Amino acid sequence: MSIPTIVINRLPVYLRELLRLEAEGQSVTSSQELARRLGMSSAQIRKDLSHFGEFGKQGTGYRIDFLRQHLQKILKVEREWDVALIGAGDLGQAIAHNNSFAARGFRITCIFDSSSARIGTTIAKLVVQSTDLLEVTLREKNIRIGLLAIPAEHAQKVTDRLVKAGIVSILNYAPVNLSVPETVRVQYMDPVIQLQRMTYYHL
Amino acid sequence: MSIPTIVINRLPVYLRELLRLEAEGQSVTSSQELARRLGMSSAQIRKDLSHFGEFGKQGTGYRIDFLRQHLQKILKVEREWDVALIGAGDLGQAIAHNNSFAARGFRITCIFDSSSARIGTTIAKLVVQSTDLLEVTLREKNIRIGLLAIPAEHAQKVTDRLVKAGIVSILNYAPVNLSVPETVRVQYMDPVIQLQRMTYYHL
DNA sequence: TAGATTGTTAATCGATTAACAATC
DNA sequence: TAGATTGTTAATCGATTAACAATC
Repeated sequence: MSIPTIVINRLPVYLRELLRLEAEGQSVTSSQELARRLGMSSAQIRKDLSHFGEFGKQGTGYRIDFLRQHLQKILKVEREWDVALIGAGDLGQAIAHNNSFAARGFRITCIFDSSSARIGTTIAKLVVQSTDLLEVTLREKNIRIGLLAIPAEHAQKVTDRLVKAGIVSILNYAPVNLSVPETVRVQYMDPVIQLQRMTYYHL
Repeated sequence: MSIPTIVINRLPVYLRELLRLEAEGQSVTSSQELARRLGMSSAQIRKDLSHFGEFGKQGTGYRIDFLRQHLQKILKVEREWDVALIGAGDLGQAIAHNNSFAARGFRITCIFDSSSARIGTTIAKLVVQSTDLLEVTLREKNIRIGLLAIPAEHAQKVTDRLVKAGIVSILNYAPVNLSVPETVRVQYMDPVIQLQRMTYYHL
């Protein structure tokens, strides 16, 4: 009935590759070409897309702009999203300065930190706010997405506050598993975990 | 015969949680406790571990230090790894300053950049080298792991050079899919992809 | 002993793939 | 028309789960 998560997880990868093909000036592609470029099977791409409708033409493949637009609608990224950044340390600052977020539709519109040394400073044109203002500001701005860039020790209790403040998607840069209600999604960004997934295969 | 990748991918998450439990002063745990903390089923944890041996005791569970050590051996992270960082821009600098790598066994030992403005500067006690020296330095230091933090446009051609220079694991921060031989592993760090995996579920 | 938890089996569930009719 | 590629089906393959004997 509902679309498997594993399928949803691949859609952004398809979307990114379509944008790349467009940037390269191509206007049509095929499941075969996409599969080759992404290192997967063409059957899987066609199967994944078939969950959402018919986007291609027999014999010719897919119009890139058409498929891209549909994927953006499906993923709800045809719009812009306001996101909150929690943590203004080294990592938080790097995130705030990374213009890839805004370039791809995720606008960092507020930054929070608990250290008085950082509150009131300006990072990427935003004044760092006290975490005391978390709930008020998130509700006021109706923000649903949080980027969590604080030490692991504080991650769970800040997460609980984010959830209470109406956040439903958390991108967690802290190297710790978070407990959230079923209505809330968490994705993890831990580079060391990723490295450890590869060293297993070293001789 | 060989262990499924999906199992290998979960082991670092188990390891991270075991380290956390140790830090909290606990010395014994169970598949149930781990499962609850990680939001998964206890059967899956036991099944995953059973690929590698018998680490627990009926009735009491797992000694944390014992299981942690075994997971570290299995993942080959009981040792330290030297890694190369390619890219000394904002992102590269943030990576270089992130002490979580060294704290968890991945030592960044050289940094490369192609911009003459950055070559020769010092970041996190390392002098930025010209990418011209990539092959020579990696061979000399026998480095197998690369962190790729350069613009998407250059990622594939630098990847090809890394592979030729003997790199077998790449953590790719550039928002682009990489083509590599089967002997080489790539993991991706693209925060926007992660965000797009969550917006689908928003109302 | 009684209670708890492992490691493992078999069943269930879900994902991937190969193949092909439809059709551009 | 001939060639190419889709969307879909059915078969295969793989992963997860429930259940429980073994045993600490």
